[in-house]
Amino acid sequence: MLSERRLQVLRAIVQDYVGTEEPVGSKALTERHNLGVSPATVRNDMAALEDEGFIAQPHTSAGRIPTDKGYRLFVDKLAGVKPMTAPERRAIQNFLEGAVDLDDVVARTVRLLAQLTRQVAVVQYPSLTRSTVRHVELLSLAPARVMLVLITDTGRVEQRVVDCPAPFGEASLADLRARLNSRVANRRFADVPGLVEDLPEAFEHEDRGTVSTVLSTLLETLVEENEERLMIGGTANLTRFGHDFPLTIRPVLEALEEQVVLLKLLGEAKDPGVTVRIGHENAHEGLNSTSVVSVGYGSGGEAVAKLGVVGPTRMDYPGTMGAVRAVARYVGQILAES
Amino acid sequence: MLSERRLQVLRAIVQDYVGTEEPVGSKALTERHNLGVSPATVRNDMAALEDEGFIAQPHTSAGRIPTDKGYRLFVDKLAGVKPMTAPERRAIQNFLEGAVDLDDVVARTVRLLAQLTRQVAVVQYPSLTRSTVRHVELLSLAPARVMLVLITDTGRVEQRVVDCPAPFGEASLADLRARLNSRVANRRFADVPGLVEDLPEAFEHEDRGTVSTVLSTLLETLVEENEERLMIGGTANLTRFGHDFPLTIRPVLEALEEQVVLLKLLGEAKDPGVTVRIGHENAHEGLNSTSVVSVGYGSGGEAVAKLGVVGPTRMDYPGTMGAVRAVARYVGQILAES
DNA sequence: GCCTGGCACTCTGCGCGTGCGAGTGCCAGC
DNA sequence: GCTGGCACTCGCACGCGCAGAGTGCCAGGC
Repeated sequence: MLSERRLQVLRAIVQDYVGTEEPVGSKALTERHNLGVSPATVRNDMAALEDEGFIAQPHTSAGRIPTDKGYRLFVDKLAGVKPMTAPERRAIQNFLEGAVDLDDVVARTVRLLAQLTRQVAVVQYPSLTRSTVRHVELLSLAPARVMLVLITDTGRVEQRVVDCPAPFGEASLADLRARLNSRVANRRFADVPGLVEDLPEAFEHEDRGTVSTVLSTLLETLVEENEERLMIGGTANLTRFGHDFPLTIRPVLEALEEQVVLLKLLGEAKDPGVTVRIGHENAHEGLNSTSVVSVGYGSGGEAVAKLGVVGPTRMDYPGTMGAVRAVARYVGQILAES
Repeated sequence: MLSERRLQVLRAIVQDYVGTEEPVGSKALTERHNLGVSPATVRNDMAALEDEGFIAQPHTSAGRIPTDKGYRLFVDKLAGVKPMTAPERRAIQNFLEGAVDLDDVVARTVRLLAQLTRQVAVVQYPSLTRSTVRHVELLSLAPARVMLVLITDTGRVEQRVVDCPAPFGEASLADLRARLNSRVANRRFADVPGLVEDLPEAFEHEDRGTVSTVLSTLLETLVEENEERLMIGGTANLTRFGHDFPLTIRPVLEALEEQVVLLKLLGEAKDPGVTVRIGHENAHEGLNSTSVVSVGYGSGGEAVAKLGVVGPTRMDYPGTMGAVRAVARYVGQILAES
């Protein structure tokens, strides 16, 4: 077990390194943090910390930098979440309140997160399967063509065009619309399949094929993987990454383009609170030198989606975690209101 | 006026520089293009081209690179648009055909463009004002709360929640819905304001306030600047930019985050065909070392939005223009079908 | 008059050696 | 167990020289 002072030394190293972006030496440490001991003592502690794998030297006779393991310890034990100040909270609220629709909420959230944390922000659209149905609309485009529009309680809208096997009259359409809505309105999307199963039976034989087709399109829309949309922003912040650019930034940009990767990344975080994945803890190779700070958000008590930021492992964890948590909270509020 | 051979020399310089990314010298030129003259002659031509401002030397005793003016001449006079090959065209079509909704079409288009051109792709959502109305839907959320959903012929959906000044019955709502649709369905969005002006008069006095509120929200939705959404992709391709990274890439990423800037960029192109803006021709400073190749696309003969790519001024113009044009054509087809 | 080969000149990039400074590890003493 | 001192190790910035690429110009030839 590490002594209290050694933990303090680790904390100091992390803080200084995050601040200066340069390996930190024993002398600088004692000067900037009054640890009450001499550089020589700190050197011994550092040697111990290095043995344990919490810090490393980029090369002999350079200062130390934290390893992923070191950051992990720092996040878990040595640092809290830095709450936002009152003015910051007000600014967040003001900024989000001007949003006119869901796209706008998400877009503003991304910008806000990117600005607050000065990192790359990722916001997932509220998930369909975890939302509830507000309304299902059916529009006749042509005799055998129907547009299906789904509206969720979070304001998300999905639409699909359905080609019907047979012409479908306005009356039948109105009937289906009414029945469908009476069954699924205000129910969770996840429950919809069970609720509509027997619907075709209520219709004339000639319409059953069409009803089934519409329903199966509806169900497809719900389960489809690409239901999970997301928006990213603040990629310009990647340029503050390091001095050894192309090599570092490239794989990150590539990973960010792969929505699937990002969704998995956010999805993995099961913790109800803020989750931090550091460096190699991220499954995707391109993100091995980044950390991901994410959290769920939702209109009620329950999370309907996630949001977070991607930044260098050398980031201000307490501040970032605070910002991410605060933004998630306010986005939840905004969604609940609309 | 420049002699025919000098133009050929310029063309050769552009082609070689685009290929190698290195300043091209007189000797290399004569070796790779059979101009039928000696390096010394080419040197004279180069000196002339430099006097005219078409090419420049990064430093004394280096090869020449084209200037913006040189690229401009190349694009206007010396190069055509390289058409896609048949397999490429098939690939584009196949890739786009799998799309399920408008978001998906746009997302696929961005990916496709980025892959084909190996540059940053930008696709604008079909504009509202230039589209036609397919349907307007009104949903009652609460006695004095209505959700307004707009669906365009291009598949785009917009929704707004309207707080009404007074409770609004289901019957009135249905009435408004019917009147609204009979007036505006299949009309161009731009014409909507004139078509609904006198609608409130058809209603009972107590409902007029609500009707006006709903209508004004509808009109707001149409004119709002943020109606102009867009999607970008392929930012990872920026890493192929140059060797002097951070300085080049940073402002570009920043510019790309500013949707307003991008929209203006695409908007400026008035030409019905493919438009190319080279280097300093772009108003935005951050994009002074990039070129933008854009073109309008639409479901009918008319352009409803633009798409294009952003890349280094040193790009393969004929190929890029061909790809952009081809993609626009197929996206138009897909939109027309759905 | 235009093209050509030759020649001197200029400049960048690269490899190399050097000195400096930061930082370490270890040890003897308190 | 902490401290001051000391020798040691590297990385980095700097200066130098050299090779190579490319130019401009000139005198001669078609």
